[in-house]
Amino acid sequence: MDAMSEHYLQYKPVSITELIGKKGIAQLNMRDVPLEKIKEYAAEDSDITLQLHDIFVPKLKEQEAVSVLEEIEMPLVPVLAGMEREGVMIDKNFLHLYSAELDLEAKKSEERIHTLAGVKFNIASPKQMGEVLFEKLKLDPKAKKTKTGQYQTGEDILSKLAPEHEIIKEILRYRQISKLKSTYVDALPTLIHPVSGRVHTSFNQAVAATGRLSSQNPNLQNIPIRTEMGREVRKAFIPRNSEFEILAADYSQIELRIIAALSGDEGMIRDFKDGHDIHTATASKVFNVSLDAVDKEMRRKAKMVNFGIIYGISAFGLAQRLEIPRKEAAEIIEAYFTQYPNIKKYMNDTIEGARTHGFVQTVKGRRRYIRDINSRNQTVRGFAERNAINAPIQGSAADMIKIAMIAVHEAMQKASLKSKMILQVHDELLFEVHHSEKELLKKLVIDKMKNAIQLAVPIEVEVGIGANWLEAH
DNA sequence: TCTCTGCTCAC
DNA sequence: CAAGTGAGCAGAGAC
Repeated sequence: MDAMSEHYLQYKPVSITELIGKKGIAQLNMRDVPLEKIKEYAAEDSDITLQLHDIFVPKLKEQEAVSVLEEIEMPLVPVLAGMEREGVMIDKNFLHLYSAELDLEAKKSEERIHTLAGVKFNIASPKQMGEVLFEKLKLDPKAKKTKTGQYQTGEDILSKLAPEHEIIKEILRYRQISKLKSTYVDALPTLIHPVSGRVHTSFNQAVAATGRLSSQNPNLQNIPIRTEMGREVRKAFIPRNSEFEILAADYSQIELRIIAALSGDEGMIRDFKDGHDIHTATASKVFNVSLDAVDKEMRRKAKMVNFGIIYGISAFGLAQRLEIPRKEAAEIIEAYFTQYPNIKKYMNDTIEGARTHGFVQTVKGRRRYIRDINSRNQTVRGFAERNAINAPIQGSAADMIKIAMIAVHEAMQKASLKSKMILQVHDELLFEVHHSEKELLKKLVIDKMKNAIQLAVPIEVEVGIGANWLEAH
């Protein structure tokens, strides 16, 4: 950052109350506050230090918990502050052109929907949408309602009705277009800082219950990638000038690797050590066929089960997502646990631990307190149990990337690189890389990400470089 | 103007 | 009852 731009972001004067606040440090927009101020306040006032501890770890006594604050969260503050201040360059012209394109598509789509429905209505209103689909067109006599008495018209519901009427596909397409336009294509350019010319997000360090970061105003952790139309938005994330490119580094299957390591399941650890595609390896085991004999459908099902395991699975939930009978889903889950017995044991042990201690923890001792784990209400207890299973996995992944970020930042400073770390998206780090530093930074990032935490499974990191965020993948 | 709801985007 | 963690948008209704 040059001498003039050093001052471009206004420092907002903050009182101690404002700084810490009732909601904790999460409300702090770090790009507006010099780090020295935060440190000053914390050092001066033991009460503040205590509050900081309270924010990050509910109980101070335990050794491991304190280290999460001292060894991860506090060192991470200047790293995040730097990323927020740096911001990211957005191609405004590109988004304006794309907006006009989407606008045209939306208008055409709107007209088709009104014609197909035989009535004009507000497509963006779920209430009106439900009435048109289920009362006028009578697409589903057994249509489900929400707790407020409206018809459900979510994507999963509508997808199943697609064969019933041509209008469904068009509605989903319309929804996609308007989501892209309102949330990303039109919103991002308005958030460009007038002086820096870049978009500055805020990373919340103490919002997510698992230890993940969150990003707001704008949220740069949910930029579309899944669909072709959405993916276009990523082309607007560009380097500052022609001397730089975008470098993206992703952990591969980090949460599954972590559950393999935490559970000590030898079969799954072996799958990762052998370097096979994990979902194919799982399909091979669950459906009892050779790796070569795994077809697309088998892999798709295995992938769903692997995700389900991380989230705390039920036969009902899997059946619904795979659109298969519940019995078949139950059989797949049973086969899974037979093949990976220690995963099952790990899940039971984790829930048992939560019942005994009232919390679960990550590899670095980050805790999540599970209040409802002994509830007599089955639904409430079920949620608590899924939280208990998921938190150590998601949280350990958060520990790992946070530690990597601190190490990468330190190494980049030591080497006085021109390149900058600009975003974190849970299992991915994004950089603006100078042409002269491409190979150096690539090696550095892979090294620090792979070696952040030693586990019993190999950790893989994929790196790409390109002219924008999309091309960097 | 504020708050809640439903929906949809990401990992 | 029924898959974890977030954020933002438009509609709808309360104030």
